[in-house]
Amino acid sequence: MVVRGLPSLADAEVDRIFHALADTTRRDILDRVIRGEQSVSSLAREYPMSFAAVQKHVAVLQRAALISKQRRGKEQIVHAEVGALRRAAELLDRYEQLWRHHAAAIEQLLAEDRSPAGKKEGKAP
Amino acid sequence: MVVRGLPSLADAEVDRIFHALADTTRRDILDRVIRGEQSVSSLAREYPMSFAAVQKHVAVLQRAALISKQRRGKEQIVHAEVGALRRAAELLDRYEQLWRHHAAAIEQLLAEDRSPAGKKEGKAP
DNA sequence: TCCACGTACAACCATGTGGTTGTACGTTAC
DNA sequence: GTAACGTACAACCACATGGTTGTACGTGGA
Repeated sequence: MVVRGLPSLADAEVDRIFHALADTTRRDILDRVIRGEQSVSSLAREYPMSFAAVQKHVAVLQRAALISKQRRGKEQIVHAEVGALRRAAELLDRYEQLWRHHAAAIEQLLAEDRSPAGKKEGKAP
Repeated sequence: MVVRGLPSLADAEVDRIFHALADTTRRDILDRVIRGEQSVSSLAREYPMSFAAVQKHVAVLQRAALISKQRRGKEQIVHAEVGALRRAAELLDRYEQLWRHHAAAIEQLLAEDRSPAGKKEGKAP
């Protein structure tokens, strides 16, 4: 198991990151806090749902290490943590590279097939 | 709502892509089919779960447009679709750029703050 | 001091998710 | 034709998820 060939992150960690990103509200929260840190309550005011619901979304993002909270007075300030985001992006990039590598190999095989005369042509028996 | 400032993909589409990626088994399936297309049954043999369960995972990946199926004889051949993957990667990259842009702006503000004498210092009234 | 605000957390509910088993349908090999 | 294989799909189950409301706790300002 475990996405062989892509060493980096632990499975559960990746699960948490992508799960956190798989919700429009949470992506929007992330977007907002990247543009500037905000308190949980100021975030909550932006969405048509209860404060508790937004609190849960923030908790999901925090478990994924995409954000962190920091007390300031009576408010809890949310700010973005770019690390997890970067690692997720790197993972996707690696999938893409893998794809390109594979595509190139296929292309090569096809090319060899199309010119059966001159090349190494011999297959193992 | 809607991750303002990041135009591209429809929310539901992004939801589906990240949700599909938020599972170790599904990422592993994706990894395998990127390395070479396989039938659903040959994929199923790789995991300690029923054929039906693997079928469902494949369906989730297909709904996210990360893979597609193609009948070949009695088998259903799964192959990777790099498009959705690329768009997801681009979205993450844009979050990162946004972050860098924001970080740079903050840095700038701090710098201006630290040298209050010489600079443009004047704020709009 | 007291009140209002921001937060935390538990309980609850409907729905979705990941898994199972069972059954039915096509296609290929014999 | 029949058997075997690969697939599709429905029904079911346990549990997670995303939402609600209600209550309790800290903190800061009047």
